[in-house]
Amino acid sequence: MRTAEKPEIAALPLFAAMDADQRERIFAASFLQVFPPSLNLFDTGQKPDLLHILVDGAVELFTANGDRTTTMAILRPVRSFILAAAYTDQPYLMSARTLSSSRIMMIPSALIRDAIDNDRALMQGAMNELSFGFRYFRRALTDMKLRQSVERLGNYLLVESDERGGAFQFDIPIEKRTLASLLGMTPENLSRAFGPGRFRTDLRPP
Amino acid sequence: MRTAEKPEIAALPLFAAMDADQRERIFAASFLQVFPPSLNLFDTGQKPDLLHILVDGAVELFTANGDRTTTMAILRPVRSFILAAAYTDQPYLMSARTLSSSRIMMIPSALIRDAIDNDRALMQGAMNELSFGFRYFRRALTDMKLRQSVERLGNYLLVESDERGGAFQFDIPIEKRTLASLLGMTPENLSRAFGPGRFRTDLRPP
DNA sequence: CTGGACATTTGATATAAATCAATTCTGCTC
DNA sequence: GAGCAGAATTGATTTATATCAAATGTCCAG
Repeated sequence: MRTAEKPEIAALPLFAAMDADQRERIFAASFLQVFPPSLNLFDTGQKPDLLHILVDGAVELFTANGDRTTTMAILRPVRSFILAAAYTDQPYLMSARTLSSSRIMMIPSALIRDAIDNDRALMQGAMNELSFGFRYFRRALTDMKLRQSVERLGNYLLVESDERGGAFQFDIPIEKRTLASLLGMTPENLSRAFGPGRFRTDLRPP
Repeated sequence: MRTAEKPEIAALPLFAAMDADQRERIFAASFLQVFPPSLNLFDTGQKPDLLHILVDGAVELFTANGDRTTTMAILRPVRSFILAAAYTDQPYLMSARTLSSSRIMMIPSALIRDAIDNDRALMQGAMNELSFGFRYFRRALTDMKLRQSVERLGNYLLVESDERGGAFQFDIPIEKRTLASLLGMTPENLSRAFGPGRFRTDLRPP
């Protein structure tokens, strides 16, 4: 990794509090690379050689089962991914691709395992990342089991709005077919869910 | 916790490798209690005062949304639960109840947070528990999104069979309505899924 | 063993969502 | 700006699953 980039990366939540020497050792063996949009980063079943950290851009995690494919999550900076696989050294259960041009840091798994086991601050960061992922999927599972598709869309819009400070209007940051897959529905069904009679449109900013 | 019980609990995967003094301190402040079947252990929204560890019996984790309820997981010994909530000190996102008479160890959250941060072996155990939970829900989400109900039942039966060494016959350890809820379907639909024409019945042990 | 509470099954029907097919829209290249 | 590829929409239909209702089965207390 280049020297110029190090301070920026060192400031990331995951690394901020950790021991400087330990961090330097990790950085020395890591890569920071820019990937073009729509590039596959890894596939299900592969051995987790590298822990990925999304620094800039957007990444989609997806899974296939037979001939069907579904979007599991859309990642925004700064987020690590496949930490569970990297830490337990089990094969990936998801594939990943870039949605837009993305800057991604990659740390050899063996190194991060070791560092987590030896650095308390990093370990706490890792626990928090894992907890976040756990809660995200738990929530998504409830969403899928307890709500029907229009409700899932409504919920998604509310969450996105919240993340923008309760905005009344915003651009949906992903393509509709990706959104449909994320919400566990077909593009046709999503299109109809956006249609008339589904949501109140008489709520306007003051 | 009673002295007689300590050696057994100390041998649990989560505690086995940890520092003996640290462990003694945790045990001194913890409870080991037997609960009757069908007892609610805690509810969604509560503050996670206690980390729970199922030592014996069976526990159901479930979530409600409005007037609907769904089973998130059935836990078997030995498994900790709500570690993510306890560690990050955020409210429970699931409720828990015993299915059968269950022995459960309860550790004050503040204590376990502290211990995890200070004991490497315990921390590794916690990371493994969290990783397990993460992967479990990720898998359940895929199952829900990519398979239809009969396939989910088939998958469940295969997994249960595997856990019994590939048994051709076994008792399903939970009530059918609980299984239906776990698989994200109605009891009626589950009943039909078991019906004729759904599974091959000409596969018999040699 | 009998009655009753509750779980499960079975049947009829309604609803949500997927699928198939065609059309319109959008952004882009030449 | 014409032409084109991919995205999104719209419409018609099918399929999976939920819902409602009733019948049957199972377990247990007395």
